[in-house]
Amino acid sequence: MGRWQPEARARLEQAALELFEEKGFEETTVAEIAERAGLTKRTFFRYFTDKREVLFGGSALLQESFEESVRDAPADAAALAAVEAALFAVAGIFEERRDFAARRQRIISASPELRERELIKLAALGAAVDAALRARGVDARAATLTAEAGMAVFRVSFERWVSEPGGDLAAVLRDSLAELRAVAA
Amino acid sequence: MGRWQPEARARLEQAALELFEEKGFEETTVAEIAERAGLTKRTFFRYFTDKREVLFGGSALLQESFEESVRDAPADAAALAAVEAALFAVAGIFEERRDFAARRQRIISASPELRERELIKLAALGAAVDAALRARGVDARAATLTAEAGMAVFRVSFERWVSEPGGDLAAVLRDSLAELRAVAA
DNA sequence: CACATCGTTGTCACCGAGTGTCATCAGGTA
DNA sequence: TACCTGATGACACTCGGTGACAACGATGTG
Repeated sequence: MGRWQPEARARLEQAALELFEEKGFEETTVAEIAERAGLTKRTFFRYFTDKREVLFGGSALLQESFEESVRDAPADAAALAAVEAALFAVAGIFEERRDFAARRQRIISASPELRERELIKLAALGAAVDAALRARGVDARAATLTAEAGMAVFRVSFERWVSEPGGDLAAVLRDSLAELRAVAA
Repeated sequence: MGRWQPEARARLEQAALELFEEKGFEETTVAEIAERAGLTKRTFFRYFTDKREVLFGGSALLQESFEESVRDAPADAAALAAVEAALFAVAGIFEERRDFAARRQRIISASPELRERELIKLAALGAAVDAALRARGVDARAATLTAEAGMAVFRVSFERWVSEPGGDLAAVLRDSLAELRAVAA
């Protein structure tokens, strides 16, 4: 594709991550990000719909992974079991990039604006899981609630995982799932 | 307080609601809202931190109501039961303003930007419930998960309630709570 | 090699959200 | 009357985001 300077997109993401860590999200200007990447503000907005989106490039992949896992769960698995399988599958992806995930999460947590974007991505994820469950034949209301509960477990577990040095995401997930079952009993 | 024209804030909220319904949120300019209210753009931003916030004036009250209900639930009630009580208490507030709630929700649903703001308000609500549960002596992890699950029930129920003409919010809540318990069993 | 083509980037002008600063003006008070 | 106070207006400015068009580099074709 791009013959000029390859990886323009990656360079922008890298520059943004650095600047957000150095001076914070709100204090960083799109023009600054572009300059550090050797590009212009206009080009930045050709790759990303807005300033926040530069941190959320991976969420499409995450969603696909969730959908695939729910779809391919054993046919006789209950709704929550299918979501559980997806959570563990996705955990692997994060374990491999723990350092990046933690850096990114620190930046997001520090900015209300970025937290808003994160929440809507998670909501989209929940909607996708909801749809995937219905495709498995799960009743509509049960699907929505299972998806929402699954996302709650994901949020809670992810937060604990990034804040606990050396923790195991899969273990935290198991823990939270057990907690959910206990709480709803 | 305001001696000039009373209710400046209320007039701005009213004007915004009308304009958002007439031409949509993104297509409405803050200057237009202010003009319809007989004020200036600058004054708008003295009452609201940003354009979206004009629709979320009630969320502080909602949060207080949640906190109070959780706090005052019977001492021997389980965590989820306390949240349940809060949900029913809050349902009353909405039932009284069903028309306004539905109008407002239509506007929010039509705009991704507003949905982001709504999600972060709900997240704040969840955090408040979490804290209120801990204050009751609920274990930290159980508190977080119970609060998150409670918010999920609230979201799902509220959405069903505004879309079903003539439905009873309390009944929908009862339904969703039962569904949650079934799903986690 | 000359030339047309195509996709990426830069330039420029523009709009609207949001903010800082200072002037203004009504009302209450001494 | 003179003074203070709080709400509003006026103005200039920054920055996120977009539309339109020009420039340029790589490629393909004669």
